[in-house]
Amino acid sequence: MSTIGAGPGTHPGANLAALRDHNAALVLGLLRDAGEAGASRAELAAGTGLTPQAVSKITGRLRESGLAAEAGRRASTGGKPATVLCLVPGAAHALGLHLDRDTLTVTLADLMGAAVATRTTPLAFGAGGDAVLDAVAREVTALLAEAGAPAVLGAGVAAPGPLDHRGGVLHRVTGFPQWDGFPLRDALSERLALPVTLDKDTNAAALGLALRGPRDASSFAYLHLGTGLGAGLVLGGRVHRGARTGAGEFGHQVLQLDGPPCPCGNRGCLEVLCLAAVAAGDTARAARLLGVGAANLVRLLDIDHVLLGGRTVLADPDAYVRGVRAELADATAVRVAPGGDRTVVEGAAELVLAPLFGRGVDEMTIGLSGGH
Amino acid sequence: MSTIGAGPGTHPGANLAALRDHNAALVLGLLRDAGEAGASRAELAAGTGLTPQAVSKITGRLRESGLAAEAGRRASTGGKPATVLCLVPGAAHALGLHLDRDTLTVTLADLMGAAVATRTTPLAFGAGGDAVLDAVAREVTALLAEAGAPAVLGAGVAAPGPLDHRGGVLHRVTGFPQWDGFPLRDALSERLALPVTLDKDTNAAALGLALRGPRDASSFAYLHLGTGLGAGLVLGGRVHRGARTGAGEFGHQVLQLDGPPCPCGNRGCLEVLCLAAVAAGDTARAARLLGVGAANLVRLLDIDHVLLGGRTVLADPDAYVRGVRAELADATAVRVAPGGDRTVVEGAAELVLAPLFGRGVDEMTIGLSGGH
DNA sequence: TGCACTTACGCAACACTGTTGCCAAAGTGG
DNA sequence: CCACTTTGGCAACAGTGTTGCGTAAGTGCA
Repeated sequence: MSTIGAGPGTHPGANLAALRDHNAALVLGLLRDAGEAGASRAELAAGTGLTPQAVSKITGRLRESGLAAEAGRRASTGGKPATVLCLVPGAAHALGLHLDRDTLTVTLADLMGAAVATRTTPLAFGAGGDAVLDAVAREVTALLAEAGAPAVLGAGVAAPGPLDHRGGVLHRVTGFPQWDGFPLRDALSERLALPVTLDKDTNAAALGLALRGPRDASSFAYLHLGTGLGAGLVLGGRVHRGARTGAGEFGHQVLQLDGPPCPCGNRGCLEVLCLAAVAAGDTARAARLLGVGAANLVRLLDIDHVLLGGRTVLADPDAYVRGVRAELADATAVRVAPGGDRTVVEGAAELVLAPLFGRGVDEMTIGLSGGH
Repeated sequence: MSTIGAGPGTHPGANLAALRDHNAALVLGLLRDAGEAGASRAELAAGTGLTPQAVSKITGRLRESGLAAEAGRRASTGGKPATVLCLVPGAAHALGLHLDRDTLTVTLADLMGAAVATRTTPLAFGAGGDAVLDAVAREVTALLAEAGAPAVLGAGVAAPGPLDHRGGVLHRVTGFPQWDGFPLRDALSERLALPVTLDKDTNAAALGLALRGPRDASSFAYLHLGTGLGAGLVLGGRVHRGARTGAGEFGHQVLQLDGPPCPCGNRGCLEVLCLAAVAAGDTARAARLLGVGAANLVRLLDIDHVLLGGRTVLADPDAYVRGVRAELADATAVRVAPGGDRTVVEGAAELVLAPLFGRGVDEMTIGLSGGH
């Protein structure tokens, strides 16, 4: 995110259209967070700080566009009962793609982020661009056919890093050097005839997890232990990607000066130490190492909670949660990330959905001093 | 910043007043960045993305309030010469206070952030609240008298952490447990009869350094090596404080599993290792250790550049810059933070000034999709 | 049953934002 | 002297959220 002021090409000035869209996204976000329970106009007004009248106008526009609808009424609290407004989940859909080293997962999510349909198939990531694009197109076509060909806003793609999420280009994926420089976003966009957003798998997962929680300024880290070790960071409610989408290189922090060499060129990286412990079957040690690294990160960033994911963790979740928790202060919650092996692909769909709710977008900021 | 949505008590909804203030702050920020060279209305329009007419209205309000003024004209480029607009630096002032363990520094900064007057005096931080408040009030009075009693917007206070910048309360400052829980912000605010903002010394320094640079989304870390070792983080153009102002605990990352014990309770913290090297006079090792820790941080957060400061660094800046640079990839710039021993106190004044320019505030965000 | 009260919400008029269309001012260049 | 370019202001405009007030639809109590 973010270009507070002007990153190249952005315009930080705000006009009435930007203001309207911002407030609309805000209301949509509150409706999404409210889920099936919905929210009344009065509640939305309290949540946004806008006047009830403004909310009425905004929800009117949303209802007209089909994104929201009235859904019954609340019990009265002594006056006219509140009219419940709900997001219409089926009003729009988004595709999420998870390109892993050996698997392709494709999901179709509705506006609430709920998976409507999902397909998984083996993937030879090393087979090169055309083969992978073919496989993706085939799976997407099949998935949309299954789901009855709904309208789709776009596709979010989660891929192994490093990559450039702004340019939509892959870099030197470990083990697959042939992908270096491949313009995956544009190639997929042309192939699918849809807008495509590309991001690192860990960032996509973090975004998805951020959207499951309340729309607040919370900070957390998603730690992914699989074939490698990476992190997705959500700081102050936003995914932190860094200038070159390089943030989250969690595995290559040096934990042991002059320790064993790592392919990255350094010595004593968390990743080599941790993967060695995993390979040796010493889960307790791997968990402890993960915990020490997590503690470094938590202290540096003042993070609220830590979510664990990835194949290795999912193989023995309790051991990892216990081990990590032991290294952290009590104030920091440690949990397994909800969603299991779907965490990443569901986050990928959120790459498309989140901007509708004003989340995870490159944004500018507006002060509040002049309010009310 | 940030509360994308609503941190407790904030209102993310944007009304016309918020929009006006945002754009005014934006223009003011561009004028500040332009410095004495100033900027024409057309340049401001290009920088904000607003129409020239909107800029004319906004600058009209700013001129009316005395914050900006016309200052001559540019050479013509083939048409009517542009009228140069400048910030009026003397239109408002802010106090910056740096409470260190043994020194009190007070500065008066103008709107450009330039120090108009500065006083430094020894301070017995352990003498307790009343004594420190007395000393601060005395120095501030003397400073304002020196400067001719200008109008002051408020005071920004930089203090050793940990502390709570939202509540304005100190926590257990290392070596001075008696300060734990002291409501420094409110006490000072009453004593000085001014609005007061409190923040950690490293955060204040980072904010000041962020404002020296362009208003972009750059990320950097300010590493402060003095009696302790801490960091101020600027991520995507904004100071990252964390939920409890606890971010920046850079010194207590574990660099050496099962290394020497640290007062914090862990073993092998960067701080004990580094301070031991400093105490032993081994600057090269201290610098290398600092570099390893910095590299961990840079990789984790994808940071553009690293600025070094603090007494120990300033005693032998070249050695530290060299040592840190050796541990980092070439893409990361390493420099000594400008400002020398004034870095922190000048940043403290920015705690008051930055919000005028829409920087460093707890903000909400507004999307840009509807623009132009 | 009737009435006061509370709560939810919309209509209409309003204040104020940035935008558009147009024009004047003030230079350059032939 | 005239055509052209660039800057920037005035006036009318579209559209935002706000305010004032009226209406709908419940509860609670005599």
